[in-house]
Amino acid sequence: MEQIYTDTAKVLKAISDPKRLKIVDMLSCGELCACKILEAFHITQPTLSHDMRVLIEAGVVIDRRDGKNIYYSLNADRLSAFHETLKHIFEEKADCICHRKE
Amino acid sequence: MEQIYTDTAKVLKAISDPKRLKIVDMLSCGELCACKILEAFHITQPTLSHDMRVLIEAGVVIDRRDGKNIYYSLNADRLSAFHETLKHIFEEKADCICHRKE
DNA sequence: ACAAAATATAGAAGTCTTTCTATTTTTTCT
DNA sequence: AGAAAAAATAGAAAGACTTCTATATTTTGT
Repeated sequence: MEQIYTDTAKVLKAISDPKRLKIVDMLSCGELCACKILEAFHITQPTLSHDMRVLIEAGVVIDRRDGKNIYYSLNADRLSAFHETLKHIFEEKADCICHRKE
Repeated sequence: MEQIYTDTAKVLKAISDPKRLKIVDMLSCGELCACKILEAFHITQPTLSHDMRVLIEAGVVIDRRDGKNIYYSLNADRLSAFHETLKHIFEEKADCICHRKE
């Protein structure tokens, strides 16, 4: 499968969980530490840790340690590139995949 | 969980498979019948049928029968609304969820 | 160095997803 | 009506995902 689909699908999958999508929304105004995010959900700490890892591995979120706390923030460049890619996939275009013969 | 997250996540999940994302791309220029889409992948007919159902149930794709064939096309309005919602989630905003107290 | 706080890792159980084979349904053409 | 073509449904097996409990790691303050 073409890399654009596998790469984009990986980001889509990461944010396709309602909880993780809400976390992205929470981070859209700025960074938050894990303990603050945890307060907003009825999940255990290891579950959140796993969810944050999924977001980080998809390139959606960046983490940084400050003492005992880990602060998470959106990877704005990556997210905006992803949003553009999605737009391109949704829209009709001159170099559309459906015009190609394989 | 707030409905905007569950609804949006449902669309995200539907297109979070590389194969289904490619199908969306193929449909972005216009409708295609199942048999044409099937040619582009190494999957069986029932597998494609299942994938198209997932896309239809998420509201991403519309189907129409013409004789023996089913033609699929993008639900452009839904997709564009979804794209806007995603933009809103990604962007900083005045009514950000992180400003609220629960 | 030790205790406490915050987070990560390991491992397991249950659920959901993917994709197959076999079969059925829908429609057309003879 | 019967055969053929296209698509849908049923059911099953394998794999991936979610989320828990228990435990380990990292860092700070005493």
